[in-house]
Amino acid sequence: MKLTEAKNQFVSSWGALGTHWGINRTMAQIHALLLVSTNPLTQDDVMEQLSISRGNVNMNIRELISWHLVERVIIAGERKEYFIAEKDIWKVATQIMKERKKRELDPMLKLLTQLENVEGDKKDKEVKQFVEMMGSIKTLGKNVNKVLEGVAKAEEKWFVGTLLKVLK
Amino acid sequence: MKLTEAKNQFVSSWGALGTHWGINRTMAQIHALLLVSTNPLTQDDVMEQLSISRGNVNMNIRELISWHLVERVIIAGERKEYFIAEKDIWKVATQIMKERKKRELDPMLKLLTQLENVEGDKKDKEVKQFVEMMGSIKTLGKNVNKVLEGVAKAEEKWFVGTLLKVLK
DNA sequence: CCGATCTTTCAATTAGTTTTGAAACTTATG
DNA sequence: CATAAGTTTCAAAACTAATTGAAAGATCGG
Repeated sequence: MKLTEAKNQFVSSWGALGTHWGINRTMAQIHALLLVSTNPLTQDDVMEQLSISRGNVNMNIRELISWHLVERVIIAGERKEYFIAEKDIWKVATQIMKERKKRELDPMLKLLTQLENVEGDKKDKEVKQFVEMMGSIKTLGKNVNKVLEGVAKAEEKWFVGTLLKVLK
Repeated sequence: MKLTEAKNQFVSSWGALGTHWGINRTMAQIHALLLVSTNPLTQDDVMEQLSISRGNVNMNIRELISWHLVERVIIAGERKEYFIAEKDIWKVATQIMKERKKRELDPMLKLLTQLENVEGDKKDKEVKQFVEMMGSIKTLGKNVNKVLEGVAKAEEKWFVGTLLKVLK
């Protein structure tokens, strides 16, 4: 496979994968494109290479920036804005973890806490089972939360060295 | 909040959450409904409680069964099939992990391995960077794989006890 | 402060996904 | 084996999400 073909393959597969992860296809594709680009790209470059509209590129790049996966760079003497992706994959991964934790896990825990406080006799079997279910989901969520926080703070070396050893 | 209301809230929020996770709303809702149901339910029960069509219930229950999150139970003397959800949340979580690993991570690693073998001079800067990027994503993916395998095999107690301690 | 260049917004459209419902199929029962 | 009870399938319809593109908004240099 030639380099150009391989890059295209990567971009489109990455996009397809993103779909399963609540990330829209185009956002994932733009990210992939920037990941494998040696140089910063402009919005026009992205438009052209992925054959998508200006508005679409703009919205998705902004989203990527809000995830801290992409940043704007100014090139001296150029009017246009350029964009680059964070190339350190460990940083990319921990960044995504942090965002998803904030957007999904935290709200879920909040909900479960509310639902645990359902009215009614705790001796009633129905009520008891419900409260227990909310509690056990919440406990799991909190533990996952701690793991994610731990990993997010950790260095890649520590992850590979210590954590993987503990996990056999 | 009353029990019935709390259950409804749980079912609908769980559905909304599912949406961000590549799981369709109805599948997540059915799962939630079965999770908080004291008794096994029939397809008709689910149809009624969630106001959705027979076909929809059938397809999504089948999908849940293929994820090993729900199982069919036969009740002696009854013609109809009943369904129950796995209530042990740790098992639910590890089961979901296993499925997603199989459906998403494994294919991704396969792709990266192919792309690493791109043609061209490894001294060429473009080629070199691409190969390195594929390699580092692959390494990360393999490590995540190991973590998931470790956690999937582990008991919940071990997870809470040992892993959380290591992570501080 | 003017015009040129570039970026952002958003209503309308298009594409993609989910849901329905009726028909086909399967299985239990008298 | 005929019929009733239950399950599955799938094409069409409904719904949801992504995309476009044109217009409005910024920003820069002179």
